[in-house]
Amino acid sequence: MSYDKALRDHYLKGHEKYLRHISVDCIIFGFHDNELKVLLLQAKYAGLWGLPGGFIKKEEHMDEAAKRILKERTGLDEIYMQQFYVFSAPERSTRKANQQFLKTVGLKSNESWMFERFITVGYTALVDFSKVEPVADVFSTTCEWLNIHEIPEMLLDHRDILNKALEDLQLQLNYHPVGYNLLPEKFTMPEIQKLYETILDKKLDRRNFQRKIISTGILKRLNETKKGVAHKAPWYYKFDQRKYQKALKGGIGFEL
Amino acid sequence: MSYDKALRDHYLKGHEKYLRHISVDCIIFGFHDNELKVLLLQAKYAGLWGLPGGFIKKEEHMDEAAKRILKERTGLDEIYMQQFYVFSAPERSTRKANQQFLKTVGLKSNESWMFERFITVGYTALVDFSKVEPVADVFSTTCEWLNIHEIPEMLLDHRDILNKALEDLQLQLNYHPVGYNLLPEKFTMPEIQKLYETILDKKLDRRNFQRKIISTGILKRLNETKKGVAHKAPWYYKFDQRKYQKALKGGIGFEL
DNA sequence: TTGGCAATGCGTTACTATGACACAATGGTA
DNA sequence: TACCATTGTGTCATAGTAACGCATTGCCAA
Repeated sequence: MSYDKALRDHYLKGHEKYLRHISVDCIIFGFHDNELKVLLLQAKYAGLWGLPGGFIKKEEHMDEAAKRILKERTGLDEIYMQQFYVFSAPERSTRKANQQFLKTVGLKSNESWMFERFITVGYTALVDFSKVEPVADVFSTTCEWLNIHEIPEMLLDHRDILNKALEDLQLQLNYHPVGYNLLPEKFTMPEIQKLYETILDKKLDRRNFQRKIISTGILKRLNETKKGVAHKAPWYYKFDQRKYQKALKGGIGFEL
Repeated sequence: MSYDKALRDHYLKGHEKYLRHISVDCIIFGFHDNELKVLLLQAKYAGLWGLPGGFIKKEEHMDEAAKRILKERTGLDEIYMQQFYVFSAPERSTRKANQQFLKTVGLKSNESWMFERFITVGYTALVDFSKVEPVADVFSTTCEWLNIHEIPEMLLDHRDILNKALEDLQLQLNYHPVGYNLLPEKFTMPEIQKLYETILDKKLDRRNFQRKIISTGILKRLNETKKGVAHKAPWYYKFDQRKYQKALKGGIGFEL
């Protein structure tokens, strides 16, 4: 089946497979070069950037849909995701972004479920940057990591969704441990501190940070220091899986 | 139009007016006789209790739908509501509860959008018990306040939804002021304390509670004490609207 | 009329958490 | 080999919290 045929099929018959009016958008965060990144897609024709999203199959749990979408774009599996907000303004799914498709695929706007109104549920995921192999979807030319502070114009209300996700992530930081998926297996204290500073977008005191993160008990110090660095070599740490998972569920008081 | 005709119409043609597959359920909390109450409906035929819910009109914001539903059941307007979670298990909307309708209204299950799968968004509202005049909807026999600790068997997954709403409310308590809609205009310190104790389901120290709630600045002490009570008369307080609203947006640190 | 009493208002103390900062240890580099 | 940026550990003042004491109030019973 040719590319355009597949796309046309999706526009004309997708509603036989998916629920109408509901979509899922994923905000996939990663950490690299001391910067917080988001995985975005560049839309064909319009050229604007958008969040990786998709639809819910007729007999599929919404959480599963989110995980499926994550896997399709990143190859990753078994990642902790959570919904954070529903975006439901009736004017949010403007037809504008779809105009180019109309011409290309040769459809009228009243022929396809894709031009109906959509309410979307936002999901966040924190993933290991190095393990992701970005794959674009049929609506997009590329799938790339973008620096959270250098996001160009985005589709529809995706910018609002992203902002809300960031707020949510910053709040989460006080209650849930963060880092297991964002950091490599072994990491140093300055590295995890930089992660927290990047997410919260503010400087933290080195010594107070160490005291607090240690006191949560989710870290184990390895008997190994980082090699080949100038100045004093920092210890390597890794997460204590048992306590990390416990803290994920029970929560940790952790105000920064 | 007769009652059954209207109902039949809703089942057969409701999808022309509302979005398919999406519903909204409201968890409406009130406070009375030192007890936390929830407004529930008793379903016809099945007899089970359910949350006040409804659907989203094709060009309506979901928040507006929730407010409309609240108003229809309580008569109240301008109430602060917020979404807290989306319930999306494919098996959640069982057809079982609708079986009785089938017989009564004379429909086959494949004839109506109402028998399709629904994903529902939960909204919470805190309202003034004394100002509510419960009105049942077309699917229900009565609409009543039920004590949060004495809830009988509920429809579908409504029990799970209610539990999640309670958890959410308890968390909210630490960040947002609560009480403006739940308490009468004038109230005493023991009364607002009892409210907090009821929601959190635990005893709080009288003196520490007073110190903290005062320190938030959201209360104004009136120059008036409660009359006709045995023992020492407590002062009346009311909320400082300006600071209350500010705390609603900005949040207050308030761990109990 | 008056003293008891239960509830409220106000205060104290010990402890813990937090923010700000000092100083010693380390190990590559000039 | 001395330097020095960076890390590891510790200190201190302060704020916030939990636990509890005591005086005050005002109805009620004797």
